Amino acid sequence: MDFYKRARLVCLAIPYGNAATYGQIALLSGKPKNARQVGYALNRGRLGEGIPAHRVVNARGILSGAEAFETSDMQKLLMEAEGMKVEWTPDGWKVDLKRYGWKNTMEDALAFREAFESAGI
DNA sequence: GTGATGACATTGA
DNA sequence: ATCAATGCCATCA
Repeated sequence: MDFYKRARLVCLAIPYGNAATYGQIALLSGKPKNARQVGYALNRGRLGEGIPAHRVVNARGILSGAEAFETSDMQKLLMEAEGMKVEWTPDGWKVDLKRYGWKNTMEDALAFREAFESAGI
């Protein structure tokens, strides 16, 4: 399914020091309703190698905590290494999306659409 | 084919 | 603010 090819490109485009949500990735990939599939794909390493999966969090900024990393605190450490403040909440580790959230412009979305088309996906 | 599952999101009380 | 209910859809058994 080319959705995953698209999702891969989107993930690779998440800026250093920023965090993106599953829904955001799904949206930019052209499938607004596939947020769950994004999570599934990342969990199974379906997007291939070299994906900055630690920059992907849910809509509330919670680090989902699934053990797709070496250790449970790996994601937190990676994010802190990129300058993001990660704080503990009753639900788990969390980042402030107000500050670190990946802000997409409409131009970004259009640029992706073009990139997909020229890549034949 | 059916039905369950899930790194999710949105809405309404 | 929190919580439950609902929608969602690609996988997988």
